[in-house]
Amino acid sequence: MPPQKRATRRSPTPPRVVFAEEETGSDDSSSTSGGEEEEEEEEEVVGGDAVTVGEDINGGKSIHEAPVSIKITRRVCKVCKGTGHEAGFRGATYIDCPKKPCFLCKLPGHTTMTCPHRVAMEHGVVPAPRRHSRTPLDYVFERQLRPEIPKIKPAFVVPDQVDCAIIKFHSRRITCLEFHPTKNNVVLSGDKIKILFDIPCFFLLDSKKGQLGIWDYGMLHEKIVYRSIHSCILNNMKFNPVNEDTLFTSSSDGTICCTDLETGIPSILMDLNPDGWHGPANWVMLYGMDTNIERGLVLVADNFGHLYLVDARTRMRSGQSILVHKKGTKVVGLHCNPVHPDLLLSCGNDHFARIWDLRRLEAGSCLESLAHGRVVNSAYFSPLTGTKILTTSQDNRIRVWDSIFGNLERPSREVVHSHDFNRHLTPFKAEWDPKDPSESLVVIGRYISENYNGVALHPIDFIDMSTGQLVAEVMESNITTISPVNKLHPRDDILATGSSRSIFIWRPKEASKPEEEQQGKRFKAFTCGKNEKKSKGKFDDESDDDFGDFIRNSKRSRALKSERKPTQAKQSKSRT
DNA sequence: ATATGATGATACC
DNA sequence: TGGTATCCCTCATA
Repeated sequence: MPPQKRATRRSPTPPRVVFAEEETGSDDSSSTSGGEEEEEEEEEVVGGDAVTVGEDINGGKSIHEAPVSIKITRRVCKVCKGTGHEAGFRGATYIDCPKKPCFLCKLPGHTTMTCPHRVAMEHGVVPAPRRHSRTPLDYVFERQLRPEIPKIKPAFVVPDQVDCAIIKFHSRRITCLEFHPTKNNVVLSGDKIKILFDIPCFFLLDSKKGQLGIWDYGMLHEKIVYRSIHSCILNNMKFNPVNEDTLFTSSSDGTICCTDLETGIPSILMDLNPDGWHGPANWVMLYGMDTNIERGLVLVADNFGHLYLVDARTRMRSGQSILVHKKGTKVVGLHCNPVHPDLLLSCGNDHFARIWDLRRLEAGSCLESLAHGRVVNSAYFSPLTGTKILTTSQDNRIRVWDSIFGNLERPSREVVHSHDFNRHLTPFKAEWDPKDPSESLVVIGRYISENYNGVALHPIDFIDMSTGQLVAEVMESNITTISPVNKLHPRDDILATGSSRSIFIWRPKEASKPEEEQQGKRFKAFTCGKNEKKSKGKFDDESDDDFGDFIRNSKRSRALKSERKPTQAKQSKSRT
């Protein structure tokens, strides 16, 4: 029906009517939530009196002579701009645009609501192919390493309850987390572990500084922030393997720093922008980093595809930089094999992960190139034997290669999992559980949300990569932000999560206590940074509120408010 | 309540 | 090959 007719019906003695048609993306679909279909077109009379579109309403000398303006807003899908449907949140449930490929598995024909991977993560997981060829190294592996691997797979321990948290610790999102390599053993309390993480800052050169935060979560209030280690976002950190009181960090300012954790005084190991800013084509940014204790090296990679080796002691570059990924593309990850020190794994924006031999390192000399559908966010050797490879790619798949000595043409398994790239989020990285003797348990945050009792939450997933099964999805109703950074403790059953600017420490639920008691348990949370701008240089005294101000303005409160029907407590979640 | 903005990969010319 | 328009479940703040 043409809109004119309906408009005329509304005003029997019509003044001059001007139509202003406007397409709205309806960003806030939660305000119209409730499940009832909205009318596709809405009409509203702008102002009570007659006005003309385009005329200055306020300046209106002629306000009484002006005709009525009717604004017609045609509701269009904000994703595809089509009509007849709308993408966005309805309460805590996200409705996908049906015209786009599935947001989870990227295949057309269905949405995430009906995607088979959403129901069962292991759907479509290809079993590991049987290997027909064996190399001498395979026999070495069987004889020397296999006996150390227990035959019976132990039950996975999942830290699924928040123990403590620092809210808004950093001024920008967290990019990485690291546990202290030994501190929990050295200190007698047995509880004294340090967490180091960093924050990015803006990419502007003389703007804010890359920060380094240290938190002793055994002593909840003890935390330090070092603010002037880098001038740009801090991308990576590694403890110095020969001196654990010092830490290496790499940054988009093009430097590697070695920082003394007691004093916070950094010393520059390498500076790739010694002459300052000469345009984006010349500014080097460092992303991937790892240490090689056997060779005394720090390895870093830049945004132009190059790898650099630096002698940690003499601070001299070891040889020239080597092109390890497509020229001009970012190398985002480096990992040295924990068992075979000469093997290096790199990954980058050219959609490849590559295995290198440090003894024969030159452009194009990689041992293997592992192809991916999109950018590879991370690539890690398995932590105990170093024989498996785990990668996270922006094509929403986690891949595992079961043996670096086998056929690497195809991954042994691919698991579809939602961890899309979003420029506002730290890229997701699937991380091994360093304590799992079977080297199959992996932790990674989830991008898409699930409706849990009327609250949209983004769980942290524990996946058994040997089967593709989702072992656990961990969430907390107060954490409504996405948690892209996750690290499992090397010795304890502890998970550290970086979500936006906050850090959470998770421990397993106590098996002896009843479930209800544990659910009701509140954890200690400390807020930081509320008044950070007012008192530069150090943190304010923290208030001991559990989560009060964290909940405010959160998606949770929005979801709860907009929920038209009363929340059905037993509804649990939409996923079955 | 709603608007705004920070900013990386990619597709396409 | 380079420049730019586009982006889809962000998040915090004004």
